[in-house]
Amino acid sequence: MTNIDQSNQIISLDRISDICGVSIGTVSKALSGKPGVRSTTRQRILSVAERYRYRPNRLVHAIQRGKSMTVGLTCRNFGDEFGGRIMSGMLEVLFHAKYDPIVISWELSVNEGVRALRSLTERRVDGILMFPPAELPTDPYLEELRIFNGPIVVVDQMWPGCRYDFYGSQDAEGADVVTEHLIKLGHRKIAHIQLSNVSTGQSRLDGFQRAMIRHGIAIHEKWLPGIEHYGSDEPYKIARELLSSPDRPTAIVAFNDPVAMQVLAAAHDLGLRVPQDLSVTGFGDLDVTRHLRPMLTTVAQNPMAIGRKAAERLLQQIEANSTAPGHPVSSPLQELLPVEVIVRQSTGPISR
Amino acid sequence: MTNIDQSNQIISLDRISDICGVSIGTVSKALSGKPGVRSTTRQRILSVAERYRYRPNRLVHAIQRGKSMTVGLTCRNFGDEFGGRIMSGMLEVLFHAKYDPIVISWELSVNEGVRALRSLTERRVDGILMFPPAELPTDPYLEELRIFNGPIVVVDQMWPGCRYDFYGSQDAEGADVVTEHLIKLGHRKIAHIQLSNVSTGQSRLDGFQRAMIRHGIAIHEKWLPGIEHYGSDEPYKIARELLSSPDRPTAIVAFNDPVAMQVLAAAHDLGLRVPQDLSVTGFGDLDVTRHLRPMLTTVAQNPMAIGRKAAERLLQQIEANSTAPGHPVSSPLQELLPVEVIVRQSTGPISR
DNA sequence: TCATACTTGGAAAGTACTTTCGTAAATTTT
DNA sequence: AAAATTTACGAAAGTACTTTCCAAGTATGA
Repeated sequence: MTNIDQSNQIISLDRISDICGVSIGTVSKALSGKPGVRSTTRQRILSVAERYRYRPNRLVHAIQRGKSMTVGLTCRNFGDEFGGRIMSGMLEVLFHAKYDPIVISWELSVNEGVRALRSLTERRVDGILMFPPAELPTDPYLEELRIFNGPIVVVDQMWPGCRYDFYGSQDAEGADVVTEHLIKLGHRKIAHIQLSNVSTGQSRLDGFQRAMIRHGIAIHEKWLPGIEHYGSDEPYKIARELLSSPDRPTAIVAFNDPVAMQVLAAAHDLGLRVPQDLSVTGFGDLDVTRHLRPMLTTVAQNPMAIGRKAAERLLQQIEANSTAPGHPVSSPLQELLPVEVIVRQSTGPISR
Repeated sequence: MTNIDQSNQIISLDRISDICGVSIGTVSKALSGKPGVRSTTRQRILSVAERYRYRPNRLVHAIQRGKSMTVGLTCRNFGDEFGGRIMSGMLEVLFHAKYDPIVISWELSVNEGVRALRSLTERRVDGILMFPPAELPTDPYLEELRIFNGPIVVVDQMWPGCRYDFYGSQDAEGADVVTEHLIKLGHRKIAHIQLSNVSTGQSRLDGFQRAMIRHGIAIHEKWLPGIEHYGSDEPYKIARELLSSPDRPTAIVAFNDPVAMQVLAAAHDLGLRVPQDLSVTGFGDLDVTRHLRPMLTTVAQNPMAIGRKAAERLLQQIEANSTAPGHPVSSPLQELLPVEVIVRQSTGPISR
């Protein structure tokens, strides 16, 4: 046996053709099941390939076909349950379509982010699934995104002037309905802790205000505090300040479940009982809402479906792009998936 | 201008050489800053490359150098805060070393998992960072892992017979010390909710038992319930059953913070006050521990450092592998990062 | 036995580069 | 102005394949 080099390199067609005494072309045909190879020859090649653990080099396929079967995934942070579910949905669809994700993170400076994105272009990913950062994408970033000329699908968060396909949640409706839920319970002094500078924050604020205005309830500017840095304990401080005032709100609509959790902590620390003294709502319906006491009234989103739909759409676009190149100038699609208010223990009728 | 084809394909060296009227080789040298090109020619090529937004094809580099500058990342699930931090640490190191991660998920059947892993081999990733699943890897999986002959580094969770480099936490020590903390507070009736079938679960159980035995405290089998399916509400049910008994434990050492959170919920639902009636400890020191009321006494791990160290080690191995091929048969490294008990409000002296 | 048809395998081109080597052109020296 | 030296550029090979086309080789029918 001439197995000099079975050390640690993966064997190539070249080596197999040497070992079997046939040409590279024949080995290729044999392994890919193409006709034109005698069955005895094919068997011989197959068994050698098996013995030497041949694995085709997909980088070569990628170059030849002009299609890498990879997609870029720009993801905010990994520890986030909501974002994690979106990614799970994406990965499920990608996997079954035999695409692999190259992941880049937003936990980078602007320059680094641009480099990461450029890397996706240089690796010739067939498309990009974009989970935008809490901050707006910067100009150099958007420019690099334009240079990448494959399809792009954005999820969860938009930015002004974004011309890409988008999948998100009915944030405004969710905030509207959950606010209405509080109003129907008799609440009038309702605060909303919003997330500044992002589209979901703006939409939820809009929905909140819509419900308040519809019911003719005054909106106090001081009861619309905004979180500047997501991921800190700012929500706790904001809630504590809101609730420390003698004229405190009787209900708080929090931007999302993690924020609501910090509101619950602040209420607890101030000796306020939920829901007797204060009603609290979240957004997202994460697992945590069911493990908190009181269990959290919240707006259920469907992050898995967002991820799945976004990935499916991206694959469609890739398909369309490769069969008929040249931009398929259909105007960007925007789908907002329905949400549902889940009433649990953290909201109750107002008590005076 | 002969820009017939600037439609949507990224321009190639070939096209640039056409446009500039020089050979491909010259373009290559000009763009990569190699000598042997007149500065006027270089400028001309550079400006054309800039105008047409040239981006080198890294797939070609990968084939030529036999090094793809990618690593595989097998990750359990994305929504998990602990896992997310490990991944953040990994990504940080990989990014700065100009490696990109191809992520595959464990939320797959056995066959699918093997296919995902095979895909990594076929894409010629230079190494694999492995965050093992809650279940043990199956034989076909381990076999596919062997076929991939680059370096592999495992984090957090081991499996029997694993011969790869490993970075984890001092699970046994953490459980030991936090149990001792409870014992010093006067507790004798201490239960441990363990996670069955995984190495961290076993280590924490070992540590728990070590502390108990050292202090001559009897260990009741019924107070060592195991979670079979991580990610469900099984911990809640287990805690509720433990605490419903007339002869209930006065302290519970939970496998980790999410489990401890469910224990707190069960205690709350049974009218038990924490820490007056029951002390609870977690493991991990996730953000959630600070937002719970009472705040959770826990064992702080350092997942970012685990991720960083694992990635650094992997890159070392890749480097060593490419300079001196043939397995560097050093016996596998195992580093367990220190942990620290963080005492908060969920543990207190026993009250009778 | 010879012509025809079919089967089998090989050579070569193409993918997007890098790198080496050789040669022509430009520049400097005599 | 001719020779020597330096510089600039191109041709070609190599990377690991797929695919097409072509030339043998084999089997079949007259």
